[in-house]
Amino acid sequence: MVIEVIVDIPSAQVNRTFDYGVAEEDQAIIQLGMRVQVPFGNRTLLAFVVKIKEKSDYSGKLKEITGLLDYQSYLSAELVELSEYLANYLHAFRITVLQAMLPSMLKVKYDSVVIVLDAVKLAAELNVDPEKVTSDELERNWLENQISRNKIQRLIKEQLIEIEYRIYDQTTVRKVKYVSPSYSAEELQRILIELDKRSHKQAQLLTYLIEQPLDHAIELKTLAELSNVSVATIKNAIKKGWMTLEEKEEYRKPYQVSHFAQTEAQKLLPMQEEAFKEVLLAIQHEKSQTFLLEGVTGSGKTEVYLQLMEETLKKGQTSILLVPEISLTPQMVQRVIGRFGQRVAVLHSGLSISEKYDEWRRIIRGEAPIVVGARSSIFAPLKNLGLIIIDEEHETSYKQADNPRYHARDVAVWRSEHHSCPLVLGSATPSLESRARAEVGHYQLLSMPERINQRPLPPVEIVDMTQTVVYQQHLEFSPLLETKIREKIAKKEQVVLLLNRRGYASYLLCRSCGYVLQCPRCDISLTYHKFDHQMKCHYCDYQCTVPLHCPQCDSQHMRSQGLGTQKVAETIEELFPGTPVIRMDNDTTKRKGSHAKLLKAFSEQEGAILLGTQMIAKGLDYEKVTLVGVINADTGLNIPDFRAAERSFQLLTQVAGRTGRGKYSGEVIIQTYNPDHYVMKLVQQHDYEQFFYYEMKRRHMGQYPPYYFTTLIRASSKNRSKAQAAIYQIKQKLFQTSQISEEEVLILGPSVAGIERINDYYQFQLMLKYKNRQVIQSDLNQILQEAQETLKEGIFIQIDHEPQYFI
DNA sequence: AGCACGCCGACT
DNA sequence: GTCGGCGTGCTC
Repeated sequence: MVIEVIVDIPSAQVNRTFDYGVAEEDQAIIQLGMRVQVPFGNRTLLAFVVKIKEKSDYSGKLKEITGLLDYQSYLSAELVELSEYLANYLHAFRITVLQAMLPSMLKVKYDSVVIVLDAVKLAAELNVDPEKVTSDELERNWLENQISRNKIQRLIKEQLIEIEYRIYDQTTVRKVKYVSPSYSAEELQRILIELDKRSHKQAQLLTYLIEQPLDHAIELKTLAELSNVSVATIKNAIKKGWMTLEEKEEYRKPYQVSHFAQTEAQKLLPMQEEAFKEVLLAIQHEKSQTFLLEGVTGSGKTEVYLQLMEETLKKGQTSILLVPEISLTPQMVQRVIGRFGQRVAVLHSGLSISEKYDEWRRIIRGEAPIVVGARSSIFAPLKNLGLIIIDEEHETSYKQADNPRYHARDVAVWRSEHHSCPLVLGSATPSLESRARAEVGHYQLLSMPERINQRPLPPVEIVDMTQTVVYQQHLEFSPLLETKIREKIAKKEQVVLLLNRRGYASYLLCRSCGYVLQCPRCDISLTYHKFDHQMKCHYCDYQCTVPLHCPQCDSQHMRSQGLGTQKVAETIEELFPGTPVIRMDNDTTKRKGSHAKLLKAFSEQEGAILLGTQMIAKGLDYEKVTLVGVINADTGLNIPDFRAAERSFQLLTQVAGRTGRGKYSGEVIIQTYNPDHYVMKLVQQHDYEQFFYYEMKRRHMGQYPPYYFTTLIRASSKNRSKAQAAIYQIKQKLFQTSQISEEEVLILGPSVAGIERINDYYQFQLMLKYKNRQVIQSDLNQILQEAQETLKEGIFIQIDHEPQYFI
């Protein structure tokens, strides 16, 4: 048996398979996707099995794998196949894709130690006390500090030492100790009688066991509590043979299923029923069809999802529900677990790496046929997939910003084809890309234009801030918003306030000379974080304390500029003293579980204000919220990105949907400096469809997506001119080597990236716009290949299909 | 990514 | 002569 593996090195030169032999005794265990240990050069590496075959074409001498890391593969054959497709499609290394598919606990650590073969000779060679080298292993670093690399090589040749490369598996399994009595009650009674009179703790334990006979194993800790003896006493009893110990493997469960109230399927309204039936048909006929479920906020999309998943389960199939990270709130998780109980595995960034690993294992073992999670859950190793749902499909977080730069939607399409199952994309404000595909019939459009229980969408009031600022002391609040908040609080109702920080952050400005504090490694200003009183760069990990003097003019008049939630919270405190304010932003939700805690605090307080950034716009469903205020609606509108309007529209629509969901009616106030902007007008009218058509016209004129596909090619280097030369070279090659014409592919650039320097790397880029994806794919592969060969070190090339941000 | 190998200038 | 620098090419 020969296997093909991908080794654990993310580099172009080894981004291909290598063949290895397998020892007789391992052959029965080997599976696709398994992690194995292979000798590679003179090192030992982790590798993934991607093919099993009879014999190799390799002309050299095959090596054998030296170990197995798993007894069962964590990746299905399907995912191994998918990794090949994705690596090729994304121009990413295959190993990077494979790693992205797995929970991070399956990553291994490497180290190397020096094995001392002849301590006496080695000590003489190093001129040290033989004591110092007598231990069998030496730290390699220590030895390298003592002598040169050449000398180490000689010592290896002379067989005084050898270097051993090791890999460490990080996976751990939680074991829980269970005990049961080894004897019957009568026998225990006899032991008790013969017991030394001084052992009263032992006697106490025995008495307990006699009085409360156990018919099954019980957790050791529980027994200790019940019998009121220490764990040590029980361990002693085990040693004496009175009791038997067994260790049972247990999952680290992030959610206690019993804490969730069971929910029943609700009767669907005709509008929901219609959408449900369409998808159900595809489930029954095992059709790999994509649906776009366009339903206004509060139209009951989640209930449709749940019932479709129920149908999939009934058919003996599995399903995935993807939600954006920030809307993976307890509220959402609660609804799914409440319906399906332990059959649900939940995956998101709030879990510890071991919890994630355990959830993953439950999926692999077929114990959890339903997976709910953020982006990477699209790789859940479910067999027999019957349905994939992507909620809030327009969310940019479905696109991974770093390698591998995959979009969960693309992966979902691939898997839905592989399994012949439907894919449902749901949103109140679909991305233009998806909505356009529905327009041409590529996706099937299902629409739910009304809210359940006949609630109207809340009235939206646009406040022209250019008119109000003049006589207002607190710039953040217009008189109307202030009055309305006061009114709601008096009625013990709740208020949600959105501080739109998209493309907006507070920076440090010198009031004397106008200097703005910059990151020394990137061409961007540092952001002020009041939470830990630090200046931070959002592009590299640079941070520093707030300077007292201006670095340029030495003036002491440094001031933070910009609107933060902290600052607004202070204003609220002044305007509405005594009102509980819950702040939700990156700073206050950093700690694990704090998101849930803050929401709980908000829901439990009457007349409270929830103040937050984007993250409050999604998924919140509290009926007492009767007012939504947007403090600064247009900060995201003016950034130089063709999607700026789309994102603003989506955000404002989403947040407006947080009110008027229950028996109380709600209202929305949007403060803006651009009251006549079409985004504001259409948000006010809750008219996504009109927004879609209007925005499509603009995209058509500007030759932007969805009329064109886009690909960003970026060259970066610490050496500015090298990066610049590289990008010119790539553009030239694009024209020379390919059969693409200038009409087919529009090339913008080369240009300096929006932020020229990030982490000391200068960035230059090309933007490609084209209509036919096939044409560009092979060309890009070739160009990347050649670029890697000719450009050599110090230059990095990135290719990003459909980038979400253009900075 | 490492690491060997090989070529070259520099020095006990 | 040998040491250590770096460019080149390979890893089943």
